[in-house]
Amino acid sequence: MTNTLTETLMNSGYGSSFSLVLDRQRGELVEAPVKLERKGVSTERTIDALKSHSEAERRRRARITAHLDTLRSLIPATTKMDKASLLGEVIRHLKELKKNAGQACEGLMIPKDNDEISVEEQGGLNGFPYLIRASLCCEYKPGLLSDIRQALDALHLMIMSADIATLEGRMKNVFVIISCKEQNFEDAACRQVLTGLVHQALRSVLNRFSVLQDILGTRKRRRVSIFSSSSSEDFL
Amino acid sequence: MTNTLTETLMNSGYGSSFSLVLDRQRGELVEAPVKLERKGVSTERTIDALKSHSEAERRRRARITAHLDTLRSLIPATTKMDKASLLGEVIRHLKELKKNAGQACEGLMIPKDNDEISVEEQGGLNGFPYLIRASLCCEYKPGLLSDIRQALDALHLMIMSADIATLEGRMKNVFVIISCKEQNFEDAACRQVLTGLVHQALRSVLNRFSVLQDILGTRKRRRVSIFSSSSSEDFL
DNA sequence: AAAAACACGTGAGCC
DNA sequence: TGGCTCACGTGTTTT
Repeated sequence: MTNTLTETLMNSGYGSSFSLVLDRQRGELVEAPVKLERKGVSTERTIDALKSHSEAERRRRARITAHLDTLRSLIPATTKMDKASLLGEVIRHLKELKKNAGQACEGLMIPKDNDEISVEEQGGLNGFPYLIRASLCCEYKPGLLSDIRQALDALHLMIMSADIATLEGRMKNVFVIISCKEQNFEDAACRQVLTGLVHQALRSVLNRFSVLQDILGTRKRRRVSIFSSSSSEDFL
Repeated sequence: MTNTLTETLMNSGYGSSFSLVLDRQRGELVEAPVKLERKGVSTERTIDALKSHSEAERRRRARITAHLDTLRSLIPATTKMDKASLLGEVIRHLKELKKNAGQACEGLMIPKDNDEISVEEQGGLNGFPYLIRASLCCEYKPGLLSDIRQALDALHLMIMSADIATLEGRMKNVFVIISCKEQNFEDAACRQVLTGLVHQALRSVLNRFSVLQDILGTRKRRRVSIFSSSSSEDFL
């Protein structure tokens, strides 16, 4: 594109000087109603308006293509790629990143200040008959996970995977749980009972830990935290 | 926009029927060189070409705007937003997500099959004098974290934060550790000694666990894993 | 009134 | 040659 401004202007709109217009429905050329009825407006005004209009439009296009170029630089292997295809790739990457961010944020967000237990069904994916997704946010408690595992054993459940994030003495865990026994999971009521049991089990483990922690706290004045551990109180 | 196709066609290109063109350099209207010198080509051919051309262009535009709409649906608060601004928001979100994905993947990747201990200095951020980043990948061992904390206590070190990911009986931990004592961390040799000590401490904790696990394993034939736990072997 | 945003048809250039 | 993508200027609509 080495056209000068003048060249571009001189070259544009030739086809329309036929005073003919394509009627798509009839498939033929028809006379265009020549709109010279601009009697009142002065020619200079028209020129200025036209000029500023096309210039504004040019600026708008420049803005858009600049952003498009930025996107090209952001997404790999999109140089020399079609404008539409580029946008398609942008969409693909955006969805991909959002998916990753979603599972990263959902499972591993910073633990909140308030305690939280949530248990919900997870649609039977990958041929697994029935999965439960349990989330737990509480004070940091070493050994909590093994206690939870034992509690779930009693329900004939297995922890398939666990994501654990800890920060400033608090922890957030997200488990994916599967049933060990053959059961009728088509029944919604049955499923609801199971999730209720899981919730109850997690709650009881948490309570047990809290009681234990209270005892230790009153007896030894020890605060369970990875920040200020027992022996490190001697220093700093 | 309630124009029919025909109306749109009839309305477009009126201005060009003046046979005048704006010469931007001279700032005035000049006669457009009427390009009727298409003597050889038949009118039908021209019509067909023009028709297919504009139709193709229309399809291309439709493709692009469709992608743009998809982007609008993907990114919040972009309805009724300018096309250029929309692309700007897309760029912003893309950068944001890429940044998050980067830091999420760095510390919390899926645990590998081979055991790994890595200890490295972490540039003194946030005004903290000296930080150590320790990464540990091994079999899943409940209670490992508290043992590590105790071992680090002996070195007068504190775990500031821990990211833990577990999958299929294996775990990967990433710790950020800080010194409790005032020390000369300007000296590179001193720092290297410290990281070495941390590495050694982690190794010893890991070995201790392995030995314990071996004893339990030979005596009770129990496999420590969140997949097949002791009591769940009775079912399934 | 006036500026911004959009869809349109068209000429140029590139396989 | 045809099929395509792109930038352009323009008419229309919206603000």
